[in-house]
Amino acid sequence: MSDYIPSQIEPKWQAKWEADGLYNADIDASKPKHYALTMLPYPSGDLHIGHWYAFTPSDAHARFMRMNGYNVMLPIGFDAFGLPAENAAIKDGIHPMKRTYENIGQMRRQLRSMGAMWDWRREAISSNPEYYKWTQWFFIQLFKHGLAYRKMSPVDFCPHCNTTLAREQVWGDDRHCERCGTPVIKKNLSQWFFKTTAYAEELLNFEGMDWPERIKVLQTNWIGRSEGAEVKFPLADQGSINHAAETQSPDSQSVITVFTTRPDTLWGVTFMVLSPEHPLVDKVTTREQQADVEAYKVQAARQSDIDREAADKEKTGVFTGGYAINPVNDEKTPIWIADYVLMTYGTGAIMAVPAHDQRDFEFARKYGIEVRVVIQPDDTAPLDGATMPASVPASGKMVNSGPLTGTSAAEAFQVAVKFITDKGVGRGSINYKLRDWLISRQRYWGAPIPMIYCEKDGWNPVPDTELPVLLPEDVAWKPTGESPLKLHPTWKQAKCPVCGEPAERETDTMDTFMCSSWYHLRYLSPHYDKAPFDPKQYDYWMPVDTYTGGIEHANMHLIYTRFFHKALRDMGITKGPEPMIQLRNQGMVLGEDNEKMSKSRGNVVAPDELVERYGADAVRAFLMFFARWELGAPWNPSGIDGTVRWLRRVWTLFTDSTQVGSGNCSDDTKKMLRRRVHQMLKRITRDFKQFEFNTIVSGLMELFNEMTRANESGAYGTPEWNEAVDIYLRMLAPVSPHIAEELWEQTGRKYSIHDQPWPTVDEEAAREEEIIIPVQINGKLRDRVVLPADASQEDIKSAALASEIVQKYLEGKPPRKVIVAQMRLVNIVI
RNA sequence: GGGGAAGUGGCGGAAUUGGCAGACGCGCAAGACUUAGGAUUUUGUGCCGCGAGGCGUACGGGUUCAAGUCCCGUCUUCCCCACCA
Repeated sequence: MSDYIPSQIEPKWQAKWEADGLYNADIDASKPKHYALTMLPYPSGDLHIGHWYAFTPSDAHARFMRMNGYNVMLPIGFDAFGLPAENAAIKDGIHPMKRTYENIGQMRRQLRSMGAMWDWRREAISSNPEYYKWTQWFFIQLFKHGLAYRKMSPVDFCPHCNTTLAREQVWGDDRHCERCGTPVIKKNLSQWFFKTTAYAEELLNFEGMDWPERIKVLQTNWIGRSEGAEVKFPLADQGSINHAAETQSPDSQSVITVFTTRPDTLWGVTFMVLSPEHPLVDKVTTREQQADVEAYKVQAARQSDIDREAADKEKTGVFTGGYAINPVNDEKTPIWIADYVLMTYGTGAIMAVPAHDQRDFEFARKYGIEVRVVIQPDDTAPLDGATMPASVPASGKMVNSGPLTGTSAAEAFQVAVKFITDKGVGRGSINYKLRDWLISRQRYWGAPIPMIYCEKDGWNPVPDTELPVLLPEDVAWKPTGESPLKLHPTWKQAKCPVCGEPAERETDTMDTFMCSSWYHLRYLSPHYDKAPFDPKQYDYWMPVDTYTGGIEHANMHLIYTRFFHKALRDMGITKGPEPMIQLRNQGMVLGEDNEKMSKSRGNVVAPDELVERYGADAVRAFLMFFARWELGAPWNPSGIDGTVRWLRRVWTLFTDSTQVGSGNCSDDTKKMLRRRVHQMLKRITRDFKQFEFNTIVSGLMELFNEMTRANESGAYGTPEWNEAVDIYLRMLAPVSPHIAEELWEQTGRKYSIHDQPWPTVDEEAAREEEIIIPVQINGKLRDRVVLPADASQEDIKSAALASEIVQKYLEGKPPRKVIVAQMRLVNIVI
């Protein structure tokens, strides 16, 4: 017998598996396929314990599927473009490419040390030209199909990173940059967008998707569908009230279009509010108000700074001096601007109904604007706009509302929509919170946007034959607010694909979420050069059967990749409604201090040290054991000792026959051993299917304890013992693959355990012969009775009543009621 | 403000459908083996109580023979989003 020394067995088996191509995933029509995908890491340099927490159970589950007869593909790659590499370049002068590929080398080594069943031949790196060639190609496809467009738009801008951010990338109460934490400001730039909103409705449909309910709810709320109406408010000339003519034929320069979810309250409008960035602000602002409006616009653009210093969240705004005409009653309505109205939601303009909307109410009270009641609740005294202390939500009858007066609140919405439609001043409309996806980044380390601008022919895609548009390596890292590519002396010079005259390349690069929207397709054939993927591989492997990753991607990556798939499907490139059938999310491993792990907090746990000290098998098992996977937990460094002890004991029990008084063993012991083995097999099989990894490991520990007891009763060496070892090692194999392989060999079994089928439950062996029925009196446990497993409910009842303890409690009187709950429990009411 | 998740021993966590609360592990205590123990091993370990027994799943109610689990209300923590019209 030898000691269990992980550092000796783990590299040995990793090398052998690699040499044998044990985990190579190739098309095999004779087997059902299983595409297991884990969100690919960003090559930050060092593998984090969080990576292991994500990867290890995903690997174990993939291994479980493999043992269940599936042809499993588990690929790995790197989401290699991104800002950190560029920031490091600005800071340290190290080229992002050099840094990124060095980091990938380091992380590859770390990843290999965990013994996962990745097929490294399928590795894909998004910053490789052979990869981003196709990212660019997809951009062009989206452009050609009308899903990519350019617009000037107020965007969030990070003054530190000198780059725009998607709305989804702005974090926190202080609206700071996701990457660097700097509060963002707004800036107007002309940029590329994808029309994600074109798929908003379809993205709300999760039919046939085995995704956590939580994620579906998060995405549904993020997409944020709401039904309402668009209503046109023509501008009023200064000092003029009657604009009936304009109401009939408004043009976009003289009309404010609002989106409202409450068209029924149109008669209660007493003011309007534009977003400070709204294009009509300058037009409606009077000379007298100009200074105030300009000052407010500046303040709104720096909203984050102000928010930070503001003690309360009181609404602020400024009157523009301008008026619009309420089209339902031709009333002159003052136009304000306020930063609580967002240019990026709805139309960037609202009608305000202070009597029935709390935000509008607070604003009106603060600035002394009229509050006009148009809904009178059935059960209160008549409301008075001048004195009411708060807005009143709708329920009751319309009052003071022209032709709608008297309509019940329930019908008012439909009646109002019909009224404005008939009058030609608006229409019913559906609005989404979801915005189109801002793709442009004024950065170097990303895939160049493959577009060329010509004075004569406008924007045109780079011809497919000239892809990829390579990133130049000789650039300067000046954070000037411009893309480094723009400052390159020659790179941007191009020929117009239409007329051949000198033209200019797009110098922005793409959001890296673009790269990660289709990496699951590149894994299919990472070196294929005729298309983004080999159709033969696609037809066999897609869709992804199991996708694992963090919940933090619910509203970004997981929406983008669904959008991407659907857009490509409509172009005939992909097939089926969704890219990923089953999704499972893991929680987060926090630091010991219960805070998110980060270098700045100094609470990062380095997996390399753990592997060195305890071995990958123990670290893997512990990561599965120490928390419920989908919840995560703070790192608990002492708990790992228990896992190490367990593996060491398994090693000793399975390899050391000297400690055993083998030979004599009762039939009862053997029977009991088989029963426990098959019961546990049943439990662990169920837990694997349900991604409940912590109980898989605790189950293995429990069964080990049973086996230890059986060993003490002399079970070693019996056929039942050998079966137990056989099944035990197979169940251990997905969790701790190295020690399982080693013990498999040492117990004289044939390489490789990872080619073995998952064991089958022997239901007969698992069946209990006796059942122990708890007996409660008035709901309190008082006794237990033991009966044969095939006892009837009547048998259970009489056995319970016969119990001495029960008799004592009954004091000779009959029980009031006896409940026999299936074969589970008896409750006697006295 | 909106949405989501959660609250069980000293700690991480178990508990199939409403049916024995605390599996498994850590830690701790006592013993064994040791020159030694941050090794190994045995036993014990929810709380109160000498005991019979009582009390216990954030808090307060409710439904039920029976509630960690279901219902109503409250509090706390974490996450996501946010003047969303």
